[in-house]
Amino acid sequence: MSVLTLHPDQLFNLDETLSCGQVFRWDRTMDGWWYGIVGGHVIKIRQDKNRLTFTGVPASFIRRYFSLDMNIAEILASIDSDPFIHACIRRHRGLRLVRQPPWECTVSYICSTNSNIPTIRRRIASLAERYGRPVAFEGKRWYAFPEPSSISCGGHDGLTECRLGYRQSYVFGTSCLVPDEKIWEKTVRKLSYDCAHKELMGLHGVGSKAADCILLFAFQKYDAFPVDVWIRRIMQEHYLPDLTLDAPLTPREYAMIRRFAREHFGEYCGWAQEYLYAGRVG
DNA sequence: GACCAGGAAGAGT
DNA sequence: ACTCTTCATGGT
Repeated sequence: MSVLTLHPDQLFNLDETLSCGQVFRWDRTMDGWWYGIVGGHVIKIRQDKNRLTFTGVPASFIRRYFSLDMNIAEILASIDSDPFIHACIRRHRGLRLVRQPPWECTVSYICSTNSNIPTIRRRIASLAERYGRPVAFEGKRWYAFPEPSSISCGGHDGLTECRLGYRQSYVFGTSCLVPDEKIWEKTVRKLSYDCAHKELMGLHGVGSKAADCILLFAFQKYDAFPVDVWIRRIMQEHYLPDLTLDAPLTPREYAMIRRFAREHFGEYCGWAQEYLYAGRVG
């Protein structure tokens, strides 16, 4: 077991961070331990006030994955633009955006469309179990998230048992478009927000919202502001009363909401989005 | 059984 | 560039 002691003003809440809906492969036990698998490493971690106790990866990995190197007091101050977001920040203080592996994140959000979090989690777990490399940890078998070639080499029909529904062909098609996940990641990382967004939209099953999630959670484009049905409702209720909720979200409405969020919350509006989402009811 | 879920693609206009 | 329809699955 390793221990990492947080600085007194180093704001971090492990529970908020892992249960807010940004990640799909972490589980909490009754006695407060979190288990997850990231980049092929099984991680076991818990937080007791300022003390993080963990095993599976070095401290440098933990620091990077949980963005502990970022001064979130400054970020929270910058997005704290009104009473509502202020209340969200206070309620979920210490929530940090993590740095997800981009390929896994991409497939996760392809699998997320028109779905809910428990179902998404089951799909990702199913993909890993079917195609991922097994990893032994505490006498149990875990599965790394598979590379694109591992998914595509089984053929389109190999995916059927993962029960992705109509997303099956999207996952297969996108896996074929990304021969090497490391090269792909490097390419996207060099791009500006706009270019990266267009690039991601070129993948099967990745639209505007999924692209924004991938940019925010995996590429640290903190000005991305994903708009899903929850965020749309929250924005209508608290910021944009003229929005209508009865019709499907159009590309124009999406762009308008995103533009408003950037102006209102600033360059870290993606962090604001996650604090708003964390406070959703339902 | 209707309705909803961290939407997107394709066809038609 | 817009609108409408369809898409497969699981939960409530």
